[in-house]
Amino acid sequence: MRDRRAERREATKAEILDAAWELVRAEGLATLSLRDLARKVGMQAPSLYSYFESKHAIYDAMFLQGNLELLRRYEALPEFDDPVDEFRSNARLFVGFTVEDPARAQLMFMRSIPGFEPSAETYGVAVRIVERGRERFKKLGVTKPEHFDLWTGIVSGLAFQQIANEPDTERWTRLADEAVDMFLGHINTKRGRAK
Amino acid sequence: MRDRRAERREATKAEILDAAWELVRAEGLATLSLRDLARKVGMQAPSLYSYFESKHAIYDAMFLQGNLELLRRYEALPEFDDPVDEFRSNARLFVGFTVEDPARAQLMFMRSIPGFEPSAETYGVAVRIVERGRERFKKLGVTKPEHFDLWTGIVSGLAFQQIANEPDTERWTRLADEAVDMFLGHINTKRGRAK
DNA sequence: CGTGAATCCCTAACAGCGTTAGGTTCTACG
DNA sequence: CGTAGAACCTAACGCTGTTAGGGATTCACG
Repeated sequence: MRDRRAERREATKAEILDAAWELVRAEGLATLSLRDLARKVGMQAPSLYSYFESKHAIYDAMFLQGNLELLRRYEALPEFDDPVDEFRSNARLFVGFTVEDPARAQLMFMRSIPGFEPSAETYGVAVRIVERGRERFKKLGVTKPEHFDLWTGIVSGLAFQQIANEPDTERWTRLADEAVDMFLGHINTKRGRAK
Repeated sequence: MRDRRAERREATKAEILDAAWELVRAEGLATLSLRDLARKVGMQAPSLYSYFESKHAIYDAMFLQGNLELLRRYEALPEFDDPVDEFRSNARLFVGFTVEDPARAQLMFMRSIPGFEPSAETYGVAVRIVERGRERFKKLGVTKPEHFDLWTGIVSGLAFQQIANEPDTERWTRLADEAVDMFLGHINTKRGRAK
């Protein structure tokens, strides 16, 4: 039989998280206050503690949601005949994910909440995302680990640069595509020389 | 005649900022509290307000110091015969600057203090640093503005990646050098094709 | 030298924060 | 219908940045 209580509880948790995302998107990540959040869902601040054990736990749940969403998108990427297309779509996916919600990116990729450390579960998903990328890279023939670091550095660098200034989609896609060309050009040259 | 009062005042301001840097390096950027800071210089918290009009003003002064230091280092770079060396030393300078004091980098390059906006003066120095880079780029034959953005994206991306993990100097210098090779290879290829 | 002004630093306090303690109201099941 | 427990409340604690206002020290000047 359905546990209606548990269902309602989960629904309320989801409602709190939705409200938190809204506030965070509107007012900024670190500006989020439990009293504001509680008011938005029609509660008093301490009542939130029956759903989350702390403010950090809320951030953690949001972090987890963000990671799951990002992983989902990576896994939803179509298969490409040309590896160049795969690199391109990967880069665009990440920069797009960052630009479309800078507060989320700040939570997930910059360590901008003072004492916050993600839980093991949340961290696990983040690791899975990176591992997935590493594996795809291997299958595409990029085997040196430094090249993966170079890649993540470039892509995240472009992403953060975009949210630092006012991001312009047409502009950053062009930049991202050029970065991909640059990167692939580089590793192909090295392969060429190695032969 | 010397204005002893003004001198003492400036000395105290400097002392406060030094203490702030120490606390920030030890405990983190956002963890800095005025009461802790005041205690470290032997005052009560409200007394700080006769030297800085707010906590943000302290961050701003630190931001300014950081920018002046970075500009100073850029200007202290020796002239190189080979442009490759100039790119290399530029990249190493920035990543090194970031890695040696992550809290400072967080203050200067990531927007991690909630309501903080740099003053016009502070912002001006930051702009001068970027402009200086742009000019050097032009003189070295890199004229397309997108290529400058690509460059700053790559370099800052690598820098932030390093402070996110535990930075290893030997490792990041290698990565930075390879990134420079990649970047120069890319723009040279494009120039070659264009001819 | 004495005096007025300016500077320096203090205590007390306010509103907001995350959080804890403890109590009340509602709800769903035996 | 009675009762266990979930859901939510109010009050309060210690922290934060910040303001108000007062006492002590220091300096320049008549």
